[in-house]
Amino acid sequence: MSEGAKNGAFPVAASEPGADAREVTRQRVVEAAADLLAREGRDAVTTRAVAAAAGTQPPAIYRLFGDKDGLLEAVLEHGHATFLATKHRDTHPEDPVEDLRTGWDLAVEFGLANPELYALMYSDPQRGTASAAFQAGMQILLGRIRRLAAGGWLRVDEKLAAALIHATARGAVLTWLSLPEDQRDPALLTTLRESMVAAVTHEQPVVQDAGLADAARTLQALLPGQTTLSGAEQHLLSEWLDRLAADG
Amino acid sequence: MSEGAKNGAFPVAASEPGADAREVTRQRVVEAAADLLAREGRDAVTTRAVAAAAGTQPPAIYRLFGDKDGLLEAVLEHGHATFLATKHRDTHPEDPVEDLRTGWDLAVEFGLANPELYALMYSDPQRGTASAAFQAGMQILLGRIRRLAAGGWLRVDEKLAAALIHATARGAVLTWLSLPEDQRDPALLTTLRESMVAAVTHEQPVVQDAGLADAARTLQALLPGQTTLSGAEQHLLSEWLDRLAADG
DNA sequence: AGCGTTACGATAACATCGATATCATCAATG
DNA sequence: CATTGATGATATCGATGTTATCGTAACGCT
Repeated sequence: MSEGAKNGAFPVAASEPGADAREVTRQRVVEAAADLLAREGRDAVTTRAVAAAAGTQPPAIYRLFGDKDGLLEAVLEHGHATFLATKHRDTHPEDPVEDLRTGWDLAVEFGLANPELYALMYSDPQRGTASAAFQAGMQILLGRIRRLAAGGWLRVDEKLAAALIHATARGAVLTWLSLPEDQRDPALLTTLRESMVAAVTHEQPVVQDAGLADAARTLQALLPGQTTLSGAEQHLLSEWLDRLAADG
Repeated sequence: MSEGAKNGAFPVAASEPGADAREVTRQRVVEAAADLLAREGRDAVTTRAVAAAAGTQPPAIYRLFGDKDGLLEAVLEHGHATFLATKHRDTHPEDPVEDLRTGWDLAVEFGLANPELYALMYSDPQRGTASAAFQAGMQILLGRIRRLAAGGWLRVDEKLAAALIHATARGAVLTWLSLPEDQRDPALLTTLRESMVAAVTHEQPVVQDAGLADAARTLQALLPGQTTLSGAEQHLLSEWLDRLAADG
């Protein structure tokens, strides 16, 4: 889409095969950069390394993308497009609230599957909003919100809803990725998602009333100050309370 | 604190004034870097620019911080410490839920007041978790959560609670900063905060007037329906709960 | 007091990176 | 066929992180 504009800036000499060749190498460079980004991280994506991996030279990157940021944006768009291509989009969901859930899950799943790409999109507060991939995702999101509003489900502004969905997903992905792998609790994602649904829609959250687990947690927190039980007893009790809290 | 360890690695020639001078220039460099970061952005923080602004030379940075990342981490810690110094911390809040709110607001406020610093801490998923400033903030957060648990308010794991609070704050700040100024709706922040509170806490404490004895009694009452512990385990647990309830 | 050690100021240098200049080559057009 | 413009290829420039090197001043030790 921005392709046409770029080529329109200067006359195109080659008619068809030329533009095709250009598009082919462009694709090759983008994929090489994406590969390098996913495999060796952001710092490994240098103009020289990308050029070498794509079998071309550094200046070609500037002829194709104008800038290194241009290359990164192309990589972003490519990653986003290929991810969306693997997912089918339901344009007429019967339950817009459930559609909101799957959309949120999709966005989060994209972040978890492409951490470096996601960091590139959403880490810098300034960048990203202008990127094509960001705008595409935002359009899909706005469509979902519009359907929610049409069904009378929306509890807040459409803009505020978009911001809330975006913020929860962003926080979910970045926090999940920053946790060591053995501390990643899937409940973080589902809880954040349901919080988001409750904040955005009129659907009442399924509130589980206080139970055994909560009581166990409370006692656990109060345990350190206690003097009734011996150290060994307290240790074992602590383990049991953990189990009770976990299975609640 | 890490200062002593560093100097302990090699014999210290200068007794006191030497170490003082070192600390003084260190402080000057950190402040120059922080100033540069806040005023001209992350890219403006180069070793040469920082050295020039601090009235010293690039190699001094490496003698003081070992690395540019070391400098940035020092800047982080400095920013975080000075921010926390302006706020008073209530170690014995009467309402732990309200304390949770103010803590969340504080974290978000820090992010909004120091966007570049915050991006440095929390934008990159990898970094940050090891930083001293991050650990300090996490300790404060865990204290708040512990008090919630002790009051019987906690609806989820302490670890999950920490992750939820962190994720919502992170999403709130980064999303807020990425919005154009005329589209920033304060309701985004309050709604996210209340969502977080609803996800983390009960509307009413599980244990009223939370004392150890009350918590023990509550758990005792809920025990019969449980299937996690074996009969023998439950029997012994029951005895201990009796003792805890009696001695409270 | 004199000596060795250590840290620090200052300059230069090296490797790498983003970005550009330059030139030869090659395909397509009139 | 001559011209034009894009592309492969190499060299280069400015900037940046980092290190080496040197001279000097301060400190502890004999």
